[in-house]
Amino acid sequence: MENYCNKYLLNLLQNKPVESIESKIKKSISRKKRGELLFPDDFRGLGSSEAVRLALHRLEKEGYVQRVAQGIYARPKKSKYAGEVLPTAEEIAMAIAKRDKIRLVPTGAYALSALGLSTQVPMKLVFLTDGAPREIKLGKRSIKLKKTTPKNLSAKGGISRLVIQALREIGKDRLTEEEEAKIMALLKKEDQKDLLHDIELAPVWIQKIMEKSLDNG
DNA sequence: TCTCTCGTGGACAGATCACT
DNA sequence: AGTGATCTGTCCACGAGAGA
Repeated sequence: MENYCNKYLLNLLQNKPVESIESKIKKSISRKKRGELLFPDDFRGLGSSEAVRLALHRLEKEGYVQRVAQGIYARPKKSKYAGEVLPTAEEIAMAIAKRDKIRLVPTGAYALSALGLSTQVPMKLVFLTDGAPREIKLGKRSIKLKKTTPKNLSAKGGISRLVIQALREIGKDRLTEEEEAKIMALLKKEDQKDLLHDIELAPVWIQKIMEKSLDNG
């Protein structure tokens, strides 16, 4: 309060209008794209953590932003057909990874759906991470982060990384011909250098499957 | 399991604004 | 000038999650 009063008096002396932290945050948010995720940390420089927190809380009450999870806010995108659209669970997971500087690799049923091997979109997105394991609830859906070894996260290729996790989920000797054909088609699109690098990280039975997609294989 | 940290919401206080 | 409404920020208690 003392700081606030001092600032207030200073502004009066300088004939400047007093700008609240809330309006500063609002301005800052208005400069961001709709659908972008907002973390209280993003506004740390604009005021005390308490003031930032309260400002976001009030902006949520006002309907200017929406809270998607603990400590995560977003300004919904506007869609002609669906009205206001909040970021997807995938986008939220990626934003959390960026904020916490951690790596995430989709795994389990979510890896299958990400590759198009399953049409079912799981309610629970499971990722392997080198950060702290935890579960983030987003309404009906949730994001589960499972701690893993650095080896499982060091795959370079976006597709091959998913393929390894999808094959783990399907299980040895349970891969159908149709699934294998789809995986081969996907791996053909992968960068050959990345693919070679990632094959070495996979279990032997997965290596054998992935090697079939190599040009000389 | 315990402790610490952080996010959340309510209560409250100081200041301005609007109205009489 | 007085008074109540409103705005803005702090304090505090509680709960959930993270780390030891």
